[in-house]
Amino acid sequence: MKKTSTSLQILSLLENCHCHLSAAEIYEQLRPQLPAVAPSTVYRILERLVHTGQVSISDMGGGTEVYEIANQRHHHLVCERCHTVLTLSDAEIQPLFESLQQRHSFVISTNHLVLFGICEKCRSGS
Amino acid sequence: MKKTSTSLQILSLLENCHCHLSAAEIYEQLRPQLPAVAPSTVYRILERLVHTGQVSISDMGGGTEVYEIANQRHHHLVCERCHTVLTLSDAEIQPLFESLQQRHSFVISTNHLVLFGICEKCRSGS
DNA sequence: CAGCAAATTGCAAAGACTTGCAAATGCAAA
DNA sequence: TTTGCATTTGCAAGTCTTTGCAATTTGCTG
Ligand SMILES: [Zn+2]
Ligand SMILES: [Zn+2]
Ligand SMILES: [Zn+2]
Ligand SMILES: [Zn+2]
Repeated sequence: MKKTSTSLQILSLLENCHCHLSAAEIYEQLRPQLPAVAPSTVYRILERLVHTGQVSISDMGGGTEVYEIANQRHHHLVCERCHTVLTLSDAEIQPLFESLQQRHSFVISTNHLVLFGICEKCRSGS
Repeated sequence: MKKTSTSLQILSLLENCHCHLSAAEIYEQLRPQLPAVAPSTVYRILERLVHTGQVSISDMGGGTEVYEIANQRHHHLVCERCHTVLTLSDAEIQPLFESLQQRHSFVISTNHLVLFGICEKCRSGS
């Protein structure tokens, strides 16, 4: 993968933000510095970063995929009603992945699991 | 939810097929019987069936979401290289879900988990 | 510091859904 | 069966993302 200024800026944007951003949000945050960048370029760079494992892509229920820097494995529980996001340490998921990998001779690459459901507050409140 | 002939046919299509179909595939299989149906109607019916839990929606890596009748909980491992799909019984996943639910007071609704990775054949072969 | 092949980009067109709205339909009460 | 309302549908327009392709840029070689 070639290092172009656009891809470096996208990576640094994601590194500093440490949050889940959609392609459109990344595109918007990029415009001030790189006014001439095309949306398709942003989509393609993100696709490449995902493919090389530097960035995770996930559907967090927001209607569009979000991207996050992949330097610390973690996972989430997302409430379908209030959209609260709980973060799970990798330790909570890793044992299952290990056992699946051994049982099925399969190497799992999913690095940012998102599970949906209803949180405690929504269950009791409503 | 009203019972319209289109929604009944989509449901029966998914029940008989027992496989993962994209919205476009469903639309195509529907046309012979319902030539006048609009694509947007198919998308909206599928959205409703997913919302009521009768159908699962998942990204299986094929570039577009696929739908499946949700009458038997199960999950999958999908090879990112050869696109082989392994099926996991719910029993392999349920214990993790239980423990997450208790630990985080969260009721998980995800009913068709898809994990990506590399299968044994691709790992040894290539 | 050229010269090159391969990777990357911008643009415009295509593709894949989504949405607003008026008309049609399903359902149940009268 | 008839009536009336809420749900559902078709259509067309809109949004978001992908793709083909020629032009540009990058990393390497000499
Ligand atoms: Zn995350
Ligand atoms: Zn909630
Ligand atoms: Zn399945
Ligand atoms: Zn494989």
